[in-house]
Amino acid sequence: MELMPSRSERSLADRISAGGRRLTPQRVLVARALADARRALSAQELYDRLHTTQPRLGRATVFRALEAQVQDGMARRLERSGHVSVYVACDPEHHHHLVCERCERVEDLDEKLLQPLLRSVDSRYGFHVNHTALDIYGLCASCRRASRRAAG
Amino acid sequence: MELMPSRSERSLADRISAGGRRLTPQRVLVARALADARRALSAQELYDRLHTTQPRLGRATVFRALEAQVQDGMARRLERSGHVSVYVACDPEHHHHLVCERCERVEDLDEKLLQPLLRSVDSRYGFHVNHTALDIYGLCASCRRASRRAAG
DNA sequence: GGCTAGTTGAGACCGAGTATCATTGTCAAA
DNA sequence: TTTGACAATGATACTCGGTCTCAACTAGCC
Repeated sequence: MELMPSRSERSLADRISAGGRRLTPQRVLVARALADARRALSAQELYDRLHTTQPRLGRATVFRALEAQVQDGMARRLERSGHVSVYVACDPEHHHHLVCERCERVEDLDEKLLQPLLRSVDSRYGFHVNHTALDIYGLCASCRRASRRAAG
Repeated sequence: MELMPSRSERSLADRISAGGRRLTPQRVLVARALADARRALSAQELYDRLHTTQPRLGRATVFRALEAQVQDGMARRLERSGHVSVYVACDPEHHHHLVCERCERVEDLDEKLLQPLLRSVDSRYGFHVNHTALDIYGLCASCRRASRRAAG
C-alpha cells in the first residue's frame, strides 16, 4: 500500500512506532483519519470512511489499529449509547475530553484542572489513583451560542 | 413470584416505582442484588447469581431491570475491559465512583469535590456541562495497605 | 373481582468485536 | 542489498453481550 509521509505526519509515524510497534500504512491511515476528524468516531464509521478510498483495507485491521492506539495513549475509548465504542485522538498529555452532545466535537481538557480533585481523592479516601476516565458531556461554546440565538 | 418487602427495602421499592414504573418482584431482586454487591457487576454475572435461587428469572429481564435503574439514576453503567457493561448501585446524589482495580469494590465520590472543576470548565471553555462520566480507577485504601505490607 | 397496559420469560436474532490462518510486508541483521 | 524472522494484514467464521418479538402474566386502578 502506497504511502507518502508529509511533514505533519512525521509525529504520527513516530508515535505509532515509538513502542516498538511496526509502522504500517494502515496504521497511519487510521491514525490520520481519527486525528483529522476532531470528534468521536466508532471503528465501523472509520472503516466506512476509509474503505471508500482504500478498498483493500480490512475491517479487522481498523479495530486492531484503534486498539493499538488506545494502548499507546494515542487515542481514548469512550462509550456511545447503544454499546458502541467510539474513539478520540489524544495529544500525548491530554486524555480527558469535553464532548459536545450536539455537534459531537471533542475538545481536550487541561489536565491541570484535575490535579486538585485527584489530590483530594488521595488525602480523603486513601485511594491511590491509577487512571481516571473523565469525559464531560454538554454543549460546546459555539453550539451554546447558536442555541441561545435560536431561543432568542 | 413471592416477595417479602423488609423495611430496608422500602426505599428501594420507592425509588423503583417513583418514576411511574411498575414495582415488580424481579426489579426488586435485581436492585437488591446490585446494591448488596457493593461492587461493579455485569448483567450476566447478576443473572448467574440470581438464577440459581430464582430459576424462573429471565436473562432479558435482568438487562431490562438494569437499564431501567440506569435511566432512573439508581445505577450507573461503567465499562469493563472486554467491552462489557458493568453496573454499580448509586445513592440518589452520588454518581461518580472510585473503583478498586484489585478487589473491584466501588466507593462513592463526594460530589462536592467536583464542583471547582466543573466551574472551571464553564468559565474557561464556555462549555455547558450536562453530565460527566467520572470514574477513578486505582487501589482502595485497604488494598493499598495490603500491598504495602506484602512489599514491605 | 375485572380490566388494561406495562412487564415478563423464552428464544430467535443482531451486530460489535475477536479469533483464525494463509499471505504479505516491515525492519533489523548479515 | 539481500535475506529471513516474525509482526501485521485481510477475509471470514465465530463469539457473545445485548435487543427484539410475542404470547402469557400481573401490578395497579376502577
